[in-house]
Amino acid sequence: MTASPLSSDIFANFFLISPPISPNLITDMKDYNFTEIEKKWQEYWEKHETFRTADDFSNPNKFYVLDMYPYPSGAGLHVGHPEGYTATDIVARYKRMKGFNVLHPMGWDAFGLPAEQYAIQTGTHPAVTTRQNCDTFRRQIKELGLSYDWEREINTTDPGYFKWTQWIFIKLYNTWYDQKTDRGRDINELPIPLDVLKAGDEARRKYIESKRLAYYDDAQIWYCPSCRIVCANEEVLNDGTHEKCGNRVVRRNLKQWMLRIPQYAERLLRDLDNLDWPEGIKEMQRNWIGRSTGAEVDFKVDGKKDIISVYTTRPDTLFGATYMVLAPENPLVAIITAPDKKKEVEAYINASSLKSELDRTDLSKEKTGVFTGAYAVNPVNNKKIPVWVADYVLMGYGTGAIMAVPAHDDRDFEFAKKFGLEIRCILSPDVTDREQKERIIAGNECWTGDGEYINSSDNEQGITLNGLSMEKGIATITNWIEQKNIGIHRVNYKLRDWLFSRQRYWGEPFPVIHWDDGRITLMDESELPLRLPDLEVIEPGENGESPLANATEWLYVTDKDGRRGRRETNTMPQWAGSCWYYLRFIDPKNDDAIFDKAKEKYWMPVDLYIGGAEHAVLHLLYSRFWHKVLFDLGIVSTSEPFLKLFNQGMILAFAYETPAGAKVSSDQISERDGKYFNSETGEEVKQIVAKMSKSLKNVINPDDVVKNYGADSLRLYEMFMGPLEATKPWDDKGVKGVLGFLARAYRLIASEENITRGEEDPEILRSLHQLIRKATDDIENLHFNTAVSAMMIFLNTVIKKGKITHDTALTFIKILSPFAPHLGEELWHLTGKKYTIAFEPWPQAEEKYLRTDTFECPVSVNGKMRFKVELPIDLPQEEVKRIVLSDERAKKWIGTATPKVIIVPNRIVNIVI
RNA sequence: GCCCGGAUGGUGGAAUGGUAGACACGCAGGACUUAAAAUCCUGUGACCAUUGCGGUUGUGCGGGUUCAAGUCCCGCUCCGGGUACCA
Repeated sequence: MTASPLSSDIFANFFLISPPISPNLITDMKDYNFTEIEKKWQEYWEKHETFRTADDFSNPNKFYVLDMYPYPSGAGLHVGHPEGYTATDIVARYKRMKGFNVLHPMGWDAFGLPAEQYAIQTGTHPAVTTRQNCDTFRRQIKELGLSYDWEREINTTDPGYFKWTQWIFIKLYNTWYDQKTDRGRDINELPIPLDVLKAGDEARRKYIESKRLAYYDDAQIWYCPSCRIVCANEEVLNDGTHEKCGNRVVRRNLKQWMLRIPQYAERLLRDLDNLDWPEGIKEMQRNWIGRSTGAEVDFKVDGKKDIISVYTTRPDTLFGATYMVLAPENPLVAIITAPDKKKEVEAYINASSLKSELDRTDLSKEKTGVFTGAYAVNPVNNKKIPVWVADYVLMGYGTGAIMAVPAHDDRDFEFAKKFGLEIRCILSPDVTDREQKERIIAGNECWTGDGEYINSSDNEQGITLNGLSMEKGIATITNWIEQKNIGIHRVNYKLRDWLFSRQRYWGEPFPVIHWDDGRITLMDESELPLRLPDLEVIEPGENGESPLANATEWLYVTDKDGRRGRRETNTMPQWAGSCWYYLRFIDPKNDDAIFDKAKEKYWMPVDLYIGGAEHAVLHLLYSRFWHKVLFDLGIVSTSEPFLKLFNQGMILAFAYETPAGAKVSSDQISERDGKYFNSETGEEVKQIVAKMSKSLKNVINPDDVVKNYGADSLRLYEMFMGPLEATKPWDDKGVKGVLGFLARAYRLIASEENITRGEEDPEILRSLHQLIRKATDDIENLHFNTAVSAMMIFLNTVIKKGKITHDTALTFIKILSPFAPHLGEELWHLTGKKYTIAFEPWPQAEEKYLRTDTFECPVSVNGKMRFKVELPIDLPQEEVKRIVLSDERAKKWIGTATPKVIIVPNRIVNIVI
């Protein structure tokens, strides 16, 4: 311990009045010297490998508790990170004390765009930046005293790691989804239909390609000219800008790797039911998968052979279909458009394609469209209905064509109104308002709810729905459609193929070679990993290709027959590494297998997974998809990766702005009488709560907090702020509060005169066992804020009494230690223990100490609490009534009335007058 | 628009349908100190009363269920997050 780093308020003042002291004297101080304590125990844990996880299969109680690993950005750790990390750390430490074999690892999601952009700007290789950032993150995380097993640290950019990411890609490529058995299977087991076999090798190859979970094809993609990369749909924001950089994206056609995640849609949806996840997150995933049931119905084009297939969830409204709409991209448009309409239609298609690039999501926009001149025939009544083109119909969903039922669909209604198309009501609405009902039946208002069918029968076709309700109508018409062979019942999903390649350097290279003859082959597993070439200068290739296109030596290959080939220049998206990292922690150094099967069987699934809600859909859905494929292939033993999921809330911070809206740095603020002033100008400023950001000048740096208050205070404060899932503002004053608590605990237990031997005071004993019970329940339920408050209550009780027995102190230290592990170890050590507290058995609450003979019984009159009486526990109700009614204070309220008395045993008495 | 959250003192928050405001911050008063800091003690929802007891009111708004509602039900308002024409 050196004197110089002491910088907390407490010690700054201490040194003002103290003569210079030698370092070894500080350990004798009665004050809580967190800087020294934390350093000491971090070194102890490191030296003794305290948190090294053994693959000890003899302990049947395992617990795998995982954090969402971070992307190590150049900015270093944010105070948001330690929130989730502390929560999992408390659980990990608690479970160890409960005798569980705990797996609690940490690693780095280190591929990513910022390092690449930095490289393009400065010439520093991403590997260098990444290494530095990881070092910073590791140092910062270690200073928080988190009990990770650092032997298991992984890094997605490590060839020893991404070798297996590439390996999984090969598995995906070689897997097809067997609808019959509802699982993914080896591509070699794919049955080839006879007609395909007859058509020759090329047809066979194409057929197989069409079944693989990973495929290479032309895809219309979003391209960000600024980042010079392809973006996934979900990375493009509503206003048509790129999520990462804020610049506009454009549409392009490019050969891309795609993954057929919709094949797993049903299982991804169904298996959500059994997961212990927040209901909101499950709902978001359900919505994202977007399952709907309906029917695909064929409409003939009048006077042509062509057929327009539509998908509808409301086949029951076929009688109300008065026109059809094709998506502008639908190839049928060119075929069916009448010659005299061609110009107009083409102009519309051009305009809408342009619009989609510029402003495709302007919601306030009016619906647009154009008539093709063609008519379709409604199969239920053979009526001719016009076919339009409009961009409110999307090519990517369903069949890219709809039957429009303006009377019962808001969008169709809006469109029909605008273009004067027929609106035919076929469902008499379930409404009591007579005027509204009339409006709907007349086609002047849209009705999407239930009701009774009208105008829905055709004798010639032998179909009637009249009088039925919606549910029966759908069933009836679907049967009829199938019998008539004009359509089929169909399930549809919003979930689409996953665009799985990026035009970047800093990502996993695909183990793929494109040969001159047009064939594609994948590298053999034995040749992995395919490393990234060591480019001197990283800059995008021509035509938006990845920088890898510049790596000539790496790029071109020749096989043993002299055939020339070119490696895939795309790399995998950042999701790739994070899709399976939880599996690698199980056996991170295995070079012969992705992991040892026995280890996987022992450790999986992840018992508790904590991270931010921003990954609610994508990361968690992609991971589940990969996991299910691996499960089908027999590589993992569980069908789901994450048993229990919990989302921590965001930590915000106060920020200050002047009346003009200018932001004032938080350290320039002084407070007077609940008002805030700029201490330099004296101007009054407004306090707001906002996300931490450089522009608001309200970023809290964890390093500063650790320096000023200690890691234990940081941990404890983040847990004490409020519920883990809540969004909450950071307040430095609150950190001071928990520091005060830790210092009081230290002063109490570190002073021998406070510690007694022998019998404990019964009140303290009861308080202690209340604490044990509360803390245990709260940790199990992740209610850390109330667990901390329970510890404070206990300590307040003890401090009032002034003394504590040695045994009570030991129990309290145990409970404190998962929350404030450095102080826990220190106090444990001060009570004479020679070993770490990390594996001491967790205390058990005992009923006998919790019981009391009497209790303060609140008595309310007409539901309003009026006074309390001391009553024996379990007193017969008649006795309770007698005592309560005879109380002077009760008489005052009752007067002469005869009251009714409700007694909730050992809880409350309510007198009703 | 739709979906999901949320609204409790000056502040962060606590509360199996059963004493609203635990715990903490802040603030006020006191002790210690030459003084301050730190520490310790006391008080602290609002309003009325205050010599003592005490009383009224109170969990975004309006209704309801109940002996009893922050908690359950119905109808709103506002705030936050997600999402974007999915037929």
